[in-house]
Amino acid sequence: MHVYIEDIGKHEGQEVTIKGWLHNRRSSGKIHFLIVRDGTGFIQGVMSKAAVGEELFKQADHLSQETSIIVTGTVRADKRAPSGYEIDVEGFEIVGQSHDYPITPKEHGVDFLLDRRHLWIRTERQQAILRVRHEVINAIRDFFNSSGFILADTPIFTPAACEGTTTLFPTQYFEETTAYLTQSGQLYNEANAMALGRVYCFGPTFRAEKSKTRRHLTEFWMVEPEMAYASLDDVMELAEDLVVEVVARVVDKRRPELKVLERDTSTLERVKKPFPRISYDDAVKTLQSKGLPIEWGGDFGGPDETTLSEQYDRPVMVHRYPAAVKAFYMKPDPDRPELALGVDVLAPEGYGEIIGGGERLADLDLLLKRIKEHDLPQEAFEWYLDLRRYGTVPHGGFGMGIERVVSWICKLDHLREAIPYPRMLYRLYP
RNA sequence: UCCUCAGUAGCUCAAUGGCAGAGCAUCCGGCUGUUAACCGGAGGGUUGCUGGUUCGAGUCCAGCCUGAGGAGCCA
Repeated sequence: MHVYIEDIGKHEGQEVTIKGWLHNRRSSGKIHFLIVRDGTGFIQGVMSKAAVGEELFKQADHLSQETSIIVTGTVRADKRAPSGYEIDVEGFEIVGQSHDYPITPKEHGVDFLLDRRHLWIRTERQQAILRVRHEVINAIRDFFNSSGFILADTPIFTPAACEGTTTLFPTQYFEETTAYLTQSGQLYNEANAMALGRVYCFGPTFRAEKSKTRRHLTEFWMVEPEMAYASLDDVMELAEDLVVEVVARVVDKRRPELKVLERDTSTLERVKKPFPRISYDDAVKTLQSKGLPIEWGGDFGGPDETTLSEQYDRPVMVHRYPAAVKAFYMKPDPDRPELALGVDVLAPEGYGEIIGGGERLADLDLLLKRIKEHDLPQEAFEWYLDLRRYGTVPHGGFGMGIERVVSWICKLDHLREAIPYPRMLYRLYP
């Protein structure tokens, strides 16, 4: 009977078949230890010469790393096994050979591993990360789907800059036209919210910034909710609820994976409502009192974000930034027009910004003025301006970067491990 | 784009300007409880590239290539 390794505990004492790959092999003369993985887990198969006979035992002498094999044997509980179970191997069949597998059970450099990312993901650690990513994505979808949001995906080919500030990837669109890969679904999201009330989009996003840091990818995944009739406070509350739900779900369902990653879950278990909310003004004062060289009006750098988040045991929400450093579509604070009603959520443990968003500018005249100030081509935004012409309402939303969330939850030291095939400034392969 | 660092065996790394080395991987041999198993043996090199200094360069100098970390920008 074919079983998956993750279900092996249900089959103690039974003869089962595992279909997988040989992860590693150790041998001791008359006994082989075969570590087999099948995508759902790892298990040690114990093969003794006495049990399988001379011929099969000798064949197993030459089994190499990542050979695909089908193993049959009897499941046995064993305290020595990390998972609690082993298989006493009675037979095996080679499906595909594997010679000179490059990723050996020793240390490798990042460049070497990234060139072989298609094989690197076979390791226990990378599998654990990708399972956590899966759980994060599922938790996000469940959160929105069960709270009245409609999934309305926004286009990936776009005619012009969404924000104009960051660099876009141009791409040929048939003979004459240049299209750009989206850097945010937000503007379309606003239109969708005016149609459907509460919406979200969830897809890949592209930024042609020549960033070379552990916090950047050129292609990453982002979920962006948008709500009609919503204020900055509503947006902050939604962000808080989402993060709490996602973290709780991973801690609940992916504890074995977090253990593989040696993640201390106590810091994740502290991620509960309410998150501290601090104004940009107060954040700057705090940073200055800590001796950081920041002036009011400047955006936060990496060290600033780290210092701020270190003040708290859970994510912190920083709101009301200077309008000058934020996007043209942000609504100004009615009490202090030099501030924008925006919010960033900073993850703990130095992981920085995982969410950015706020209340949008709903007033037609002011929006026209901002487009001029930012030197954006008005004709490209006519459809967006229509949203203010035909029944404008206060509204807002945010974007959450999936890889940054996964990176934080797994406590990775680089975003590149949080996505199956990272795209970076100097990496487009495999 | 700027700053810093790195490039030596398939991999991870050593080598005062003076014989090119180790561990792992591979191959051969040994071992009935290994957990990155262990023990013995063997094969494996255009020291990123080009030029220069020197009796002699992996090592020093110049330029280039490739990569990493950081800055800016952002999720």
